[in-house]
Amino acid sequence: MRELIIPECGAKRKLLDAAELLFAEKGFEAVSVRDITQLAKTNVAAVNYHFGSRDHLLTLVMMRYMTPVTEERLARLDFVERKWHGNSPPLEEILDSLVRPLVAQVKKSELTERLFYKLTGRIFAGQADGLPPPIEDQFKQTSERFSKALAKALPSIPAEELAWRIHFVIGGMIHMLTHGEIFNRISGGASGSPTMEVTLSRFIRFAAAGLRDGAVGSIPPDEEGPQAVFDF
Amino acid sequence: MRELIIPECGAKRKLLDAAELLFAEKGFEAVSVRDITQLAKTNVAAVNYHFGSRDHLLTLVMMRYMTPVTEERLARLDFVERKWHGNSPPLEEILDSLVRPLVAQVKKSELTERLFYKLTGRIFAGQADGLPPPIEDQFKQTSERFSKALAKALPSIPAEELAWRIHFVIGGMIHMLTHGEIFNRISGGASGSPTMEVTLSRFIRFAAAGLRDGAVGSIPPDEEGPQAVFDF
DNA sequence: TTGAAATTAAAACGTTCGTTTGACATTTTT
DNA sequence: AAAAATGTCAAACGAACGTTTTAATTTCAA
Repeated sequence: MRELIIPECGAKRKLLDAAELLFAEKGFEAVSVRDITQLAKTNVAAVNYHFGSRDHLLTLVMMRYMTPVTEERLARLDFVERKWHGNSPPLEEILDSLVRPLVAQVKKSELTERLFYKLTGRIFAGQADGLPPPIEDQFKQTSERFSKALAKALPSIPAEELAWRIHFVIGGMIHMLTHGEIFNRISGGASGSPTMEVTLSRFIRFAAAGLRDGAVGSIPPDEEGPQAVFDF
Repeated sequence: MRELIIPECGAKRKLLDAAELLFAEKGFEAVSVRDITQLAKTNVAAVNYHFGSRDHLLTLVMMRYMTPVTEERLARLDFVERKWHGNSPPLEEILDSLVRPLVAQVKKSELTERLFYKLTGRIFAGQADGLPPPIEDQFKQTSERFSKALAKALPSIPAEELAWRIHFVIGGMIHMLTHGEIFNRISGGASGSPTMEVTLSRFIRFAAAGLRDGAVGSIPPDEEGPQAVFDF
């Protein structure tokens, strides 16, 4: 009755680590408990002994990633809103509060940057129903909170129109997470490692422009560069 | 040896129809051959007899949807580019060529609008690898063709930056298709049935603004409306 | 009508899945 | 040290999967 030093330090921890790595790499449904227990070098029965079921283990893996992200998202939004006390923060700061926690959280993880984002993307990509209730709750909480903030920042946009634009933004974010590796492989040649940091600022500018639906921009000179294949 | 009147009019057709309906409803991996043959009211062996394998049937279902879409996409882009003979067409017309074929194709289908888009979204959502080679070829073809057109329309944007923005746009499109039903259920109250038509124009405006990364827009009055839950 | 080809039907194949069992080992408590 | 709780292990369970087999049936040209 003293499991307070470290929450899980034995086989339980090994299983969680192995599971999250495999879930990120292959997807939630493509990983069997035998895959997990083999990587964790435990017995097949270990998953059901320690976690009750495969589903519960999957929920815990998701929670371990989503909970800190959700908390930091809400905290950051609180912060920027207090900073602008009463007035609505700039769109970019709201969006930054939404996506930066993903970057901030990756460093606490023992996973590769690539695997981390892939795992997060997989969580988001799962339709709202079919997700574990606690995860769904976090989505709902974040959704309501940020929707209100965005509506306040863009008061000229009708609610239904704004809802759709937010929908598109979320889609772009998920796609960035799940399929972003392809691009970082192509583009990230010369510069250092924090490729995701610049990708995020790219995304924030894109999303802000799309949400605002600004006027037509300028159309200057030409250039040639790398080619990538999209899943059009 | 006269199977030319209608390509597949017996059990083969019934199986394709049942398969596409179930794939749209539940996802590609959540549907078993027994589910399909049960809905088609045929024997379990019918799938392997007529199509060789479950995978091949899945490929055919995908092809039946993607091929016309791909062809119309390329044809429309050809058309608008010829219309502007030499000069680059407006961004909105390029994007329209990309997404409108989805709307145009839904009417030829016997599926519900909702199911059609869901199925299409599922095809897109599957990462490029892991898709049947013919589908992947179509994606690659469309990708290269539209990437060039967009690069020509936005010559001021560096290639790498543009690649990311296109990436975000595609993500928004996929999300619109796969999760769009939730919104049409909430918002589509008073007006008629062609809800997807207005959603597409919404998406085109959003995508164009995001791609251009225009200047900051205006910030007029307030309003209150429906609430939706995003998978943030 | 007859005989070859195409289709359907019932049953089973071999695998893999998540989960459970029961014996054994380890650790902790009394 | 004895007893009780906790964890590990090999083995097997029943269910579901895609696929194959084998025989019966239908189709249809000769």
